[in-house]
Amino acid sequence: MTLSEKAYLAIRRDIIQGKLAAGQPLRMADLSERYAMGFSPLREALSRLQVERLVVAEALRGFKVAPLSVQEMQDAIDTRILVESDALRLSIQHGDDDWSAAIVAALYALNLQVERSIVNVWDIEARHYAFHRALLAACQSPWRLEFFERLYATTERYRIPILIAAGTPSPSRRDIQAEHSAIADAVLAHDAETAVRLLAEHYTRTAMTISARMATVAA
Amino acid sequence: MTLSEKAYLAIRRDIIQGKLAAGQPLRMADLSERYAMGFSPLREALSRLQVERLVVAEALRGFKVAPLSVQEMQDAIDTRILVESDALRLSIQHGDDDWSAAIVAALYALNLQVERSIVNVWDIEARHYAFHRALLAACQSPWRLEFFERLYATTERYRIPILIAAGTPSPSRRDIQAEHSAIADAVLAHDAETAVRLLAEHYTRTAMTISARMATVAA
DNA sequence: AATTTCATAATTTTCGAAAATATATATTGC
DNA sequence: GCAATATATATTTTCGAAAATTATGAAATT
Repeated sequence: MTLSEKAYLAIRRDIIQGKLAAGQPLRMADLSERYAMGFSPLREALSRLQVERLVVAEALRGFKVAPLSVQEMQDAIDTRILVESDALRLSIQHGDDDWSAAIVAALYALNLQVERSIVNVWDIEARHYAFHRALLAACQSPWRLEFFERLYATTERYRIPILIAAGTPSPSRRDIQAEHSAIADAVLAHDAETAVRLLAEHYTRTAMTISARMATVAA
Repeated sequence: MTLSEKAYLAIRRDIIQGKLAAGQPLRMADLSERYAMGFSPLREALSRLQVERLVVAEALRGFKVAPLSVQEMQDAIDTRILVESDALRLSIQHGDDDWSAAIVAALYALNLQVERSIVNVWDIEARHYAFHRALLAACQSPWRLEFFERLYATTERYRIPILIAAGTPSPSRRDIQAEHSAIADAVLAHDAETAVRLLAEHYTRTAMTISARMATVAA
């Protein structure tokens, strides 16, 4: 793997995980020290992240981490519902037994990790992504999957603080595991309408939780 | 504007216009001579285009122009219909008088250029883009607009040979101007269902035309 | 006191060469 | 002759420094 690729993955991860804070300027000298490489691979990575909207660039003034806003979050989740509802219908239509089995496996692995420790947010997060990806895997549409990935990464930045807060004493009022199971059940039963409705509700709840949290934090 | 930005726009244009052929390897030395700049800005541009799927990269084997395929074209147009139908509904819902006026202006300017000369494909193309962009401009969803732009660029690559062929004696059996007018009429009348239906038909016809053409060229 | 001007410093952007890797060609052994 | 190996060439990737630009702060001016 090239340094450019490593830089891309590392910076992407650090932005999504909030280690590089929203709005923070990304100075070449700092990045060069932090990731132990020269400017060239770093700038290539930042160029890619700019297209993904995780990074904002201004000519001759360098790069900064893209800011967060309730508006963007709401837009991203609305668009996710649009794209993923359609992709899920297609996936249910085209999916074979391997696809179904992969969903069962992904959900099982996710639940294992959730019960094991709420502390290790990143292992849970990876499996959460894998579950949602598995649902859409059979949609046969590279472009819809591309947009799913783009929006998943965008919204992940907003969900992280909530996941971390979930590790604190205050228990979430949502039973996310039950939501995931219900979605999986509907999908495996090839009940597209129910599956799409539950998925949309799942995301709408997430949007409301994030929105409420951002309002309190900002106040 | 930085060289990196210029390189991005120039290479993007040349790929969409087919001056850089599908599948063609993009050697740094060649590009450096062609665009009269060093490797750094070129690689940054290629990194961005890679995310946009106009360029394909393989580690340590460089970049090449993304290949074309009927499958990708069909997927891109299907996804366009999904995203743009929704964006158009939102746009009709939120659009004000300025938005309506901008659509009328864009359509008028497009028709002027079409009647003026079918030869100058790129001026027509710029106005064609502007018209479709104007329809969605009021949707209030940066992400949907982002995806529109991404898919527009992708499908433009496929439409170009057809536009160029339209300049030859054989006249198109489609009346594209009438299709555009009908869409604009429905949009301006705030008849969302008709507008969405006509837009989808517009794109479906385009997909069929391209598909037929690609089949004959391949044969 | 506020604004402008100018020099200095910090930073981004770009280049040209070096390092790393892949591809092509020649050579050897069977 | 053909496969395997070694050598040479071509190409990508990366670095470190130079060039270009912006930001900072002090001095001068209104």
